[in-house]
Amino acid sequence: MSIRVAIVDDQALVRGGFATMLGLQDDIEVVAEAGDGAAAVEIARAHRPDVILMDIRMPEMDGLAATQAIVEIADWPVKVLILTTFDPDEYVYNALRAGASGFVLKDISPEDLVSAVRTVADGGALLAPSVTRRLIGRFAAPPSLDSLVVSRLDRLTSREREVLVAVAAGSSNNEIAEDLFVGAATVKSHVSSVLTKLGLTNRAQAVAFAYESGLVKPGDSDIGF
Amino acid sequence: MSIRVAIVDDQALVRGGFATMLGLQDDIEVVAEAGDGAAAVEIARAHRPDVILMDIRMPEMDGLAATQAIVEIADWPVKVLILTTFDPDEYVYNALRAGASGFVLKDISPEDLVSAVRTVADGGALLAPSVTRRLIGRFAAPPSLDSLVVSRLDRLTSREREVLVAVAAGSSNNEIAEDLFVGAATVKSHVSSVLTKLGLTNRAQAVAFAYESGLVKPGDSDIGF
DNA sequence: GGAATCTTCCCCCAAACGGTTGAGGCGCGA
DNA sequence: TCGCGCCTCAACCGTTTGGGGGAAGATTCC
Repeated sequence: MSIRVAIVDDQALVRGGFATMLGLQDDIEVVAEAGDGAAAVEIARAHRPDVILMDIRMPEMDGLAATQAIVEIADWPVKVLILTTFDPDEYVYNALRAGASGFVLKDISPEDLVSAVRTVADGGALLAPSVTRRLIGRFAAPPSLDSLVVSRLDRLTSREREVLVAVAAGSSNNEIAEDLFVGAATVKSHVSSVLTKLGLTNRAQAVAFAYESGLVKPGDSDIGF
Repeated sequence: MSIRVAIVDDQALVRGGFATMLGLQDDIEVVAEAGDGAAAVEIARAHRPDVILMDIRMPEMDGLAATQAIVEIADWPVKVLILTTFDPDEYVYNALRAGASGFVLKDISPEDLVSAVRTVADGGALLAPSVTRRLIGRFAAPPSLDSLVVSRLDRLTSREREVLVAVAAGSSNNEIAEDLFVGAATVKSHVSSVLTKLGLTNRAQAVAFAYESGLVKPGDSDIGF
């Protein structure tokens, strides 16, 4: 079962080059091509390819919008591999948010491109090294705004940190008391300690501190909202 | 100028395999090996390699701690490439936070490993496809828990959103009143509206909501903490 | 055997918060 | 022109919070 690929790029020459290159592989079959985003959505719907090589800069509808549209309408496991010349941050982040499985630059070697297609078809994701680097940077940065914050978190006892996460979840003192199986007075004294030790004045600041410090992160909230 | 590589793994056989494999490359030179984390820090200091292949599971000091230690003491541009058999989330995230430039699995092909070494030596970063996928997932998720949340934010008037960010910064009603040049009663009524419209019960939840929804993000806090 | 720390709880009290109702002014679209 | 929603306030009231003490039991460390 070969990998069925669609190629989307506004330059016919580029499409042809990729198509030829990929077509030489035994396990890859180029089933469709499109020259703009709107056409991309059409051929995606019509041919249901496994992988779509998508340029970003295109007339009509750009690659990001097309990616989002395709991912939304897709009722089959399609993977979009963004293939572009530039890699500014906005492109990358928007592409990943739109649902792309990969982001590689056009200066990639033919072998690597083929391997990238196989990787995303296989359910993996793949980014250009420079992109990966920045993504890691963004990911690794938040959790600690440099020991300035973390050192203050360290001053808290484990119980106090526990209370702080509960506070950060928006619980009242009474709710926290029930959750932790202690009296309300206990929670009050813990909260007081937390505020004092962290140099804060109210629990709203405590919530903000919990997020800013990385003690709790957006997404791992217990509250559903 | 060849790439100077150090290999850290507690199994001598594995070290030998990698060393031989990498040594065959014209542009790669294996300059040191270590069998545990503590030794890794030593050889890093002594040999100042460009790239360190680092296993995670090791006696004495694990690869994550060693990575962190090396990155901290390093006064030369060293890149740590984590090379492990497993890829649970904790490993990955801790590794990236510790300062690793890459995270690949031991089932990687020899050619890909060599290419990975070259990539990180060149300043890029590289992750195993499965790892990249999860990282993208975590990255793409936060910005908006998809319309469920954003739609509720839309219900707020612009003034109410303005008040909400102030609340999220930990300001009291009086402080917000001063900042926005309105009366305290006005702020109260705005806060009330916000809580009602968002279905929240107290301002701590409002702060959490602001972060969870992406209205405010860790880092763009006005408060220095 | 202390000393220190953490956890658990109590009291009191002033301040802040959250909810409600109501009201005046303003702009915008029907 | 007449609503309608938004922003602006006000007063009232009950609840929650935050800060000030203090104290008992458990643990760890010296």
